Amino acid sequence: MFFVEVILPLSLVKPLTYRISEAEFYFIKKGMRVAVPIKSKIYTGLVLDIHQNAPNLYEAKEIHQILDEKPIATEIQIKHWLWVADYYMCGIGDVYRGAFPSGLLLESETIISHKTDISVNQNELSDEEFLIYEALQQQSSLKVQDIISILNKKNIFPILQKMMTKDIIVLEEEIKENYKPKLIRYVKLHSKYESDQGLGELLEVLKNASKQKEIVLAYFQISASEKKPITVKRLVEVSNSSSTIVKALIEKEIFEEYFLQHDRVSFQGKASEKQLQLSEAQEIAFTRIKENFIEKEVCLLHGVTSSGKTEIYIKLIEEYLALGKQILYLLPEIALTTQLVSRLRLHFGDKVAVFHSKYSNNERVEVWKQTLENADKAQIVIGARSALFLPFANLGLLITDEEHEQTFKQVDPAPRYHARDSAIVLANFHKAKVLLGSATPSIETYFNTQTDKYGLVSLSERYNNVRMPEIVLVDLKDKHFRKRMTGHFSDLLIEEIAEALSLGEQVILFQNRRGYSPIIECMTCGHVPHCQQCDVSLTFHKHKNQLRCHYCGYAIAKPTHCHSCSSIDLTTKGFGTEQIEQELVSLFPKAKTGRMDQDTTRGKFGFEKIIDSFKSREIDILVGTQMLAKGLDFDNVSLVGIMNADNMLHHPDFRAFERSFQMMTQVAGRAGRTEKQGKVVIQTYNPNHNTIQQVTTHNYIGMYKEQLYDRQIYKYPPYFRIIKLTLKHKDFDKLKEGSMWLYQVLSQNLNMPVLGPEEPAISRIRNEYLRTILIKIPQNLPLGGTKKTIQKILNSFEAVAQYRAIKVIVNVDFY
DNA sequence: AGCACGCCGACT
DNA sequence: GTCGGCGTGCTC
Repeated sequence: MFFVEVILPLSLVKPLTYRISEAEFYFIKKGMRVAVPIKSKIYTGLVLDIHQNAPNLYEAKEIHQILDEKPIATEIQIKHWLWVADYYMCGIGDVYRGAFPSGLLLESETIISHKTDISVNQNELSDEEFLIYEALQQQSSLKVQDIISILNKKNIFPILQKMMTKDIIVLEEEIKENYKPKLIRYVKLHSKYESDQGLGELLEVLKNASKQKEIVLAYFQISASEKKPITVKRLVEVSNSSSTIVKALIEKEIFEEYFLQHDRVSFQGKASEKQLQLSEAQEIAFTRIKENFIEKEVCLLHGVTSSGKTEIYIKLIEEYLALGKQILYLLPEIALTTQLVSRLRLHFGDKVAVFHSKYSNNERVEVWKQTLENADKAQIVIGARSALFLPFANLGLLITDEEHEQTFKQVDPAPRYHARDSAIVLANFHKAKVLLGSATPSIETYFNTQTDKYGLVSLSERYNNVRMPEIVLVDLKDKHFRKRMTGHFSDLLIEEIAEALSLGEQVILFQNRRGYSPIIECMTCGHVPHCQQCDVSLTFHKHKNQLRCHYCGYAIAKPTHCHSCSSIDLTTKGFGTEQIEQELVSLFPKAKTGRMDQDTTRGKFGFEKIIDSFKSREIDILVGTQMLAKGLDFDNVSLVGIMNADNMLHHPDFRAFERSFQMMTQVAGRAGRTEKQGKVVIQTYNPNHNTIQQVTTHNYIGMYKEQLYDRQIYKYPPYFRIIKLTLKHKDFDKLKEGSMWLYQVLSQNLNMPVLGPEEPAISRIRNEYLRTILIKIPQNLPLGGTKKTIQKILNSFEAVAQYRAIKVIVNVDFY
């Protein structure tokens, strides 16, 4: 008896066991895909293990078929997935689902066909059965979707079941490969015209077909000059003709068509020969990183904004390429890849591959395969966090740029992994090195450098000796008191903008309202419209004249009067980017403004469009949210305005100060890219706040020390590891009871702080109430053991019938 | 994730 | 009285 352990793209904690034949046993290898039946459906699973131990609790089903000739996932990769599942306390299936491009998952489809040799008494059929029967007379087979539309109802399985017992129809599962290689159509001259004599004949044939003759002549013209296979597309372009005429020529057997497989992801253009010249400071940093790598696995490059970290990365990549190693370059945001890719392409040509979720299935499959084969095209992979799960054959270096960004931590769905931390583990498996880069490192990472776990290399001067921007604080309380405000702009900020504009320089205004506009409030009774399903107020979106819920997408038209007291005296409170932009129009009617937030950057190239028009100076003032804080390079920005620094500071989160510092420092870093010193205006009600002072004086170390002190006192990372449990249920009382039960069992069994159960600030989302429990694991206690205990307690929680319905989400190292 | 099973409200 | 809604549980 022979068996395989198979992981499936389902939220299962364990792999499932299937039976295989002896021949299959000797053929199958770990990392191959197999099609397996599961409850009469067929799924694509990945072979995790091969063995001969028969399960004794059930009889293993047989696999349907083997889908690969050779493994499509590597052993190191699977080992890494298992680590992620274990560390972040989720099922291996969750990791598999998140990691595997869906283009490699085969889908099975239920096909309904009728039994031919059976005579059916039509009078015995119900109306619905008759409709299906009739449809099957026309077509030999139907899909589930077809029947749903024929009967115009959703649940069709009971009817199919009846018809199966009556022996009228049979169901089959058909599997189909999702990935389709991209084929490009080429033409060549038919072989019978290849000789000189044939050529004469050809021209004779086309004597009366001038359009076709033009194409043939264009064909000769291209083939003479380019000596390459000729695509139909190119031929149509050059001859200024249409593909219909080409088709006619193919039918006449003058041309022959053929297809070649093309990579979807390919870059034109060659690597420039130009050598990259590092500045003296960069050169020193570069050498020090290499020194650190002799002893340490991980090194942090702490370089202030605009210090030229990318050049150092490029130099390092060059060295690892020369060693024949693959390089993974992680970025926090997909939007940033375009800029970086074009930069890296200049140096490395088409050795650069890109992988992220906005890529189509087919494109992702191609990058996957290239990485696995260690193809030339995938020597350098740039991607967002999910690129971490690719089948690297020979990884030598991982770069995590903007290491402090919280987007590296996946929140939903599972696996809730941190890409920076998982990258370090992956590097370990590959015996590769990790370079973390940031102008504002996370407290955790900097702490690791101070305890000698990671190496540290600092770059404290900006490239080309550009000076750090000058930061000016504006006290909003004072300005309001002295009536020096116009809308949300202080007199100083207005002056500075006016000056920058008069010099032809560009301005960035930062408002951290996550792209959302203000709330609506009734002036008479103070009523604020709330979402019916979630515990949040609705936000006003002017461009659609709607009130929308940020959490569930619920939207209503903007009310004309208060729902509570019918007053028509409604006002907007709070402010977002949209309102700032509108105020700018009246303050600077001549300036062209642009807005960058979730609303304007939707769509595949939305982000690029805005960046490009700002770069080409079509926009004078760019208003945006935190998107602006992520490593964008502009060379004509002399002024950055932070509209309100306070709402960031007052987040109920232990990382609020760290994040505010990072955000403000990063935004400020967009100023003063040229020879001129840039200026940053920060408007705040708390100009004396420590964090704001630290931003003003570019005092990262001061911020680090202060925050570290707080973290120790209040028991937070890096001194304590945090696991957050979120409990969800529609029934408020049941949830309250269940979370109390869980809290008590946890705190009795764990010798460490357990906090909660707490009602979060937003206590209801999509009609489900929420409660959170926080577990703080001190450094001296074993992490793995604690997690096992927690898992056991969660299992017994589920064993209590009345609490089973409460969903528990586990978030390890929650951010 | 699906998909089957099982328990309560809206209609013939 | 049934049809069909969704909540619950399981998949080798």
